[in-house]
Amino acid sequence: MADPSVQTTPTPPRQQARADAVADTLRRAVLAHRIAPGTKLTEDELGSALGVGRTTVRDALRALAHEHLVEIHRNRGAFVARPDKREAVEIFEARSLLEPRTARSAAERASRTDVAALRRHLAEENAAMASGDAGHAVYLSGRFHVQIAHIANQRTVAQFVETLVLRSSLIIALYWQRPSAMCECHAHDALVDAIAARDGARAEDIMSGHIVDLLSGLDLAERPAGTVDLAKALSGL
Amino acid sequence: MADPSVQTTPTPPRQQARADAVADTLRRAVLAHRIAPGTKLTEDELGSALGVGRTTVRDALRALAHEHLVEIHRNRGAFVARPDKREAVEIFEARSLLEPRTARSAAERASRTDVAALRRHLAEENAAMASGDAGHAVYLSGRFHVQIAHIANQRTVAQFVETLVLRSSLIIALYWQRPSAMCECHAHDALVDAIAARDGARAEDIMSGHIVDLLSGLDLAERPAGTVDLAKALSGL
DNA sequence: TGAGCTATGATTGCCGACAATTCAGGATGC
DNA sequence: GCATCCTGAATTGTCGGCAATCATAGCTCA
Repeated sequence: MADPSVQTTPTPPRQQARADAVADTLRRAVLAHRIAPGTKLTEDELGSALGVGRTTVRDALRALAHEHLVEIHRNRGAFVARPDKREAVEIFEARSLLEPRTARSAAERASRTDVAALRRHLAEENAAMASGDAGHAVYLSGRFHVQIAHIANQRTVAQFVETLVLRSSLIIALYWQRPSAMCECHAHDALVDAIAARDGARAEDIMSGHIVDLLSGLDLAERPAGTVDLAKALSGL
Repeated sequence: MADPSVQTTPTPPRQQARADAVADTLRRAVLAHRIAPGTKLTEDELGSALGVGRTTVRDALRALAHEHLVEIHRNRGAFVARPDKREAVEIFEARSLLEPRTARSAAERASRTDVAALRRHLAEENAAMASGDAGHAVYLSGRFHVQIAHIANQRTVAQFVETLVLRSSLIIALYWQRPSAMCECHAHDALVDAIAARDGARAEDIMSGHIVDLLSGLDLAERPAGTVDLAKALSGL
């Protein structure tokens, strides 16, 4: 069935729905902090910048609004979400409810291939951090948490963790004190070790402390929002 | 039905957007089991049945898909979600991670007005159950859980609980063994008592057992999906 | 001079139409 | 007879346009 030589479909490698592609582009731009929180996202502006119609942009904005990465006010438009101190605390409290016990389950269920995948992921993460790409490092760090939830075989929890991780990334981009020194990599190392040892209790403890550390590493000073040129911010993608 | 030339408010207050109204209508129809799980939701059909355009229906379907009440397959359409056994178990496991400790926080924070509101809600719930309106009773029962999360002052957790409760309602409508005998009302009574007594530990225990009871009250036999006439199913709304 | 009101401009909400894609049925070849 | 291919219909994905709504700027008046 698989025919590597001839592609019967003349369309580019993979015709991904435009709305999803636009949502993905915007998501990365928001998480990489290329668009400042509070920025207004005009449909026409985004559409012309990305070469798609207004309806497509609209769908993407609705999707991101569901993830709380943008806020939509009726008849007023969409704005990049600007999580405040309270929301930041709430998100990490929700994570501390979900993730520690999920890590315990993951440790008790993890197969050899699961552990190997985690180790591979961790290496990639460290490489990104070593190369100085903080944005990508934060992204991979989040995927690590999602991966653990998947190893625990909890899709529903994994989806919650995924949205929480995305919002956490935005919060970290906003309020992180020391962008360069991320102490968390050691926590991830220790987590993988605990999971590899099938030590559920230790994995739960480490995860619990890790989330507390993440929250306590934040600086909750409010920052004013600036305006940026959307076309320029999205040009590199 | 609505004549654009007449000024007599075709829709009650104009403050709610069409898409949200359509989403609400569909949500209630799905939760009340007026539309069987697995049913295809054609955009044109829904649009003409509800008197709105296809774009509006589309937005509503996207919103419901994000709540996992409908599933959208690319280029194939939207279908009413049919949660399987695994998903049911996962959802109640997620609830058992979130809700017990949230109930503890609620008990420790609840004010007198909070307790009074819970008692009012409980009376309404019992009234609905006594009148035999099982669908409304299940809905109110879910709102009770959401209200507790709000008393705990956790908006983020409350939103997760809200979606979990909605999905639980769909699961209950699908798999509940004894539609008439809902033993859970006693659990809710006991919960309010524990919260009123500011007994966090007891509230946590009760909530934990309550969720286990809900799951164990399910019958996991798979049921085939039938086809219904959408226009007729939505006519009463 | 400051506050309140009005008019203008810009942007969203909603709609129908066109093109792209998928699914079903029938025809064809082995 | 069975599998494969082709063709047709139906539905979704996407687009631009029109009306409704909101924010802003200017004007009037105390």
